[in-house]
Amino acid sequence: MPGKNVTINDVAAAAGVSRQTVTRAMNEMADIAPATRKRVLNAAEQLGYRPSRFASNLARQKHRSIGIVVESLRNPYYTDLAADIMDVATERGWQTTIATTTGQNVDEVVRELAMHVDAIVGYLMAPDELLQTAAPGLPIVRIDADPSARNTHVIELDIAEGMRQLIAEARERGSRRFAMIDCVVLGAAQGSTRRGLLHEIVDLEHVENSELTIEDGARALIRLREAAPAVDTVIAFNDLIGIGAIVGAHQIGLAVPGDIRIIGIDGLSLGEIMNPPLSTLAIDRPAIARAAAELIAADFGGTGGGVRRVSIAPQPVWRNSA
Amino acid sequence: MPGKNVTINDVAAAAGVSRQTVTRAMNEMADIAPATRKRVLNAAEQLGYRPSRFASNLARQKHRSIGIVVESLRNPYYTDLAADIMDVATERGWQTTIATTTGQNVDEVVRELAMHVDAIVGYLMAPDELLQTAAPGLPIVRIDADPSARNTHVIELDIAEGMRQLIAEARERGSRRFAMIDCVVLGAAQGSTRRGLLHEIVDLEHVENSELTIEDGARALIRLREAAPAVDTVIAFNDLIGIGAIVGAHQIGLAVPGDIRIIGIDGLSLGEIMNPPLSTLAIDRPAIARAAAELIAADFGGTGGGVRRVSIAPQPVWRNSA
DNA sequence: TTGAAAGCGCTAACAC
DNA sequence: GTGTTAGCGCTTTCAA
Repeated sequence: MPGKNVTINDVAAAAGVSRQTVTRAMNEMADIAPATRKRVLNAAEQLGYRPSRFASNLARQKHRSIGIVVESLRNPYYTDLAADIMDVATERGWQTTIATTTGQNVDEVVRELAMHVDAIVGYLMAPDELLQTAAPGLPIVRIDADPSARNTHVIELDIAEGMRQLIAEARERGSRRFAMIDCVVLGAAQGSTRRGLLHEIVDLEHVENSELTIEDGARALIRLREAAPAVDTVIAFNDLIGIGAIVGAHQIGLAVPGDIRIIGIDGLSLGEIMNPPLSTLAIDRPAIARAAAELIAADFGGTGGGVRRVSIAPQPVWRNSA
Repeated sequence: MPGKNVTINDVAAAAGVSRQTVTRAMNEMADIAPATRKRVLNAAEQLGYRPSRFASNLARQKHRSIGIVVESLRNPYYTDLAADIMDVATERGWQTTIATTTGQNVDEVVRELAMHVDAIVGYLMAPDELLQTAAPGLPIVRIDADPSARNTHVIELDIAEGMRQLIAEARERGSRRFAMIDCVVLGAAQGSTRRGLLHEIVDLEHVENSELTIEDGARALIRLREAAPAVDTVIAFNDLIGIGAIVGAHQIGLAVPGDIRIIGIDGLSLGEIMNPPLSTLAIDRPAIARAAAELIAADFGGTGGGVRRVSIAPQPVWRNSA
């Protein structure tokens, strides 16, 4: 393993050829004699040569790479989403980089990511201008963000509309008295946006708070049951907490949905492995991924013409927990 | 190269300054008059200028970015692992790119990834030389791969040793008659490596096969129970299938661990949300991540000195399913 | 505080 | 087949 900084020139010199010939050998191009090729490759290996990706990309002038920003890869919603976005990106021949924001400033993550990608998509909870400064000129698609943004595309999730449907259908299925297990993720003093929306749609008899873990979801349901025993249907902030709620219900001997109905939000595939499987307001992640890809593709192609807004409405998925 | 092709020269011209001054403004460097700075920034915004990351990285001559290769982001084992690797990478100031291999040739994925990163770590099931060709000179760390590799680092998972412990402890806890739900992921005709190892350690009375899903794990357990009703302990190929097995056991009215004990392999946090929580042979992912980071750091620093091999032994984790 | 010159390492186009 | 010539777009001296 010889020293660092071996360049194409060193290889060319060692093999007694021109740089161009080295390029041809390394990139498996045509128009090169097998013998020359072999000699070059040998020299390259001898010297421990590694092409600079920056130089080569710079000269090549073509690359498409997008960055996905999520809070954490330990949250199945985000990994599901990342996987869906990767799928569409791969289809289009784009490389993807994933960055997580846990414990970091969103704008710093974006600034760093901007050095490596040609567009960014993800959950970016930061002021619009800040993002613009962190990644000047970079196409940015924000999911579930303030739709009034003027510098970034936004994919709105019309949770309100989905919730209206959810509650209506829940009523048809027999739900009468509702409560919520909320999760205050972003330090909103009063409660989450989802809680606010629910409040407008249905009379919540009780609201319990939970951390974003299965375990705490279970504890929250137990507290909730003590505080409001007459409630027959619990809406969880998301599926993770909903799954926790099912676990919690079982812990205190409640039948689901017999004694208590539980509904999540997100539509994680994870919910399907529960017993009973978790009913949920499912967010259409593949649709998000497709929309993001189209917005970015338009910017890549120069067809963009300013920021756009797309709205995607979640759909109730009735499994067996409600 | 998204959008147009506004370069630093265009901005310099528009602002009536030199390129270097543009650099100073864009990179928030010192030695620039506030007024000049503002003028440059304005021009840049007007033109929609975005610095080329390749040119800047090329000129800057410093960058640290690693690629993580896993089969899929829909498999919680891989996302857990990716998250652990990202954590150590972020600590060291390395950018990370994730690539998945589902439906693609590993060597092509590596070749593409090599254009974007300075080192690669992951599950790379491809011949050693092929990888070397795909990413000449790039530090590569392979997890759970053939330890005889001569061109890549290998982090061995000493599953055999872990399994010996697992079986010994299971016996102490009352297990007597063993079976396995295997998963043939890589087209091995006879069965998986894990199955082979188990065979050497314990007398398997039956082996059932499953796809890599919860649902099929459940079906497999039901088939297994019909074929070998006397078996008291089932080892699953991994936790995902183990979770499925618990679901399947419940479906046919079996108590776990009363009627049948179920043990997974991997140590996914996911196993904890089951009822009963899944006992498992846990793979120490943070240890893998740390080892990988050290191997790569050594190569980055030139302290490498040839490929190395590290061995990490899984540990039984007894929860409640066995 | 600013600018001019000199690369960074590679590849495309065109000669030979 | 192979080499030569020109950049790719940016940053880093170092001089002004």
